[in-house]
Amino acid sequence: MLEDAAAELFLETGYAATTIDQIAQRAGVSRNTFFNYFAAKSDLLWVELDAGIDRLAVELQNAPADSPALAALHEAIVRAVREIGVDRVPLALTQDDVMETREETRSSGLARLARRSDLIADFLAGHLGRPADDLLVLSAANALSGAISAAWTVWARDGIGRGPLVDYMSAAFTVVSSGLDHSLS
Amino acid sequence: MLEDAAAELFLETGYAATTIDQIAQRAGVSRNTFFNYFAAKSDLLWVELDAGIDRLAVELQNAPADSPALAALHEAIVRAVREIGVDRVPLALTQDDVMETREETRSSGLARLARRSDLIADFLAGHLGRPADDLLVLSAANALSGAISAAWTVWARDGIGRGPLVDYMSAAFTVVSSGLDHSLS
DNA sequence: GCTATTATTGGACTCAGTACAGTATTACAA
DNA sequence: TTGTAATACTGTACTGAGTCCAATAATAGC
Repeated sequence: MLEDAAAELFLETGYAATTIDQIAQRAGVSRNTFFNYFAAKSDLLWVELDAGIDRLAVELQNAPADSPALAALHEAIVRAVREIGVDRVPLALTQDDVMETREETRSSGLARLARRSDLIADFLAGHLGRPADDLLVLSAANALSGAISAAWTVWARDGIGRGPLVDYMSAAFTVVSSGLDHSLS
Repeated sequence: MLEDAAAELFLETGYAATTIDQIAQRAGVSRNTFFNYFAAKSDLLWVELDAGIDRLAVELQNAPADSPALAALHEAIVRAVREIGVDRVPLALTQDDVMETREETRSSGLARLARRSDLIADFLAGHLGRPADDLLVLSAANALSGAISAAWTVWARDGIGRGPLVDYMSAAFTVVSSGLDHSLS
């Protein structure tokens, strides 16, 4: 399995020092097969996060159209991460001290934030009857997406004793969304 | 000048299709000289944004320690972008249709967001007497940083008729910060 | 003029990511 | 079983970003 091989190597020798050749070799496949499954080396760091965003996209599609936008969004987020257990921590967040390369891993993680912001912006725009590139909509979407990032980060850093991700997520979401209510209506 | 050469080439043939060799050649320097001034090709897209963040760092250092955290932060942001004119639009934001490559340029832009979030988180943590990796502090910092990003984005997209950046910035900041007041005190 | 520092350059290298053609494997039909 | 189509995998070759290091040019200070 490519992900397992990569995780081992990243922890052994660090992210930057691990080549795709090494990952493929340890997984017993060719280098090209690696690229059949992952478009970039950094994708390996964010498998769990990407899955969470995929899940969010689905939940947003199924969200009721009549309930208030922020409440529906909160609900969708909770559904999306509810079942993410303690073992599903993104590698890059727990092990970044071991595998060094702060900058590279971080910016690849931020790329995910863009996708999530887009999802939220579209959702809010649809529910509020505003254009998706409206300053208010975009500010709110980016802010909420940032709060979600914070939840992931703190959750991961809290180590073994941490509670379920969904609790962090709800807390972070509420902090930011409570004030948004007035501006968005 | 490297930046000018790059801007020309990006607009002529697109970002991805432009090589560092071409940029250096047009600027009349060697390829290695390029790397003396810019650590990465993508840095060329964000010169203005990076300058704004540098400016913000300075303003946060000089901010009064006694005034309320969010008010002081707002003030620092306003000071940091007050003099940014209509000609200082980041290339990546105005010309992304011309130079294609949405993903690559976007993720390099997001990398800046991380630096700005760190600045804001440190500032808030200091002013609130909380740890910098606190969920509340991090959520607020990420949210505010996201709002600032939204302001840059909409400002850039608004084209020729746009007003000063600082207006966008204040509006975006207020949307997000107004609700944060209660949570952070 | 001499010297120390800094700017620039050349050359060689690693490795991520892409392109494409060729081969194995599987699934499914007759 | 055989044939066939789709899919998974592999080999090879290439581009270009970014790094390293040693050498040379330019410049500032004396």
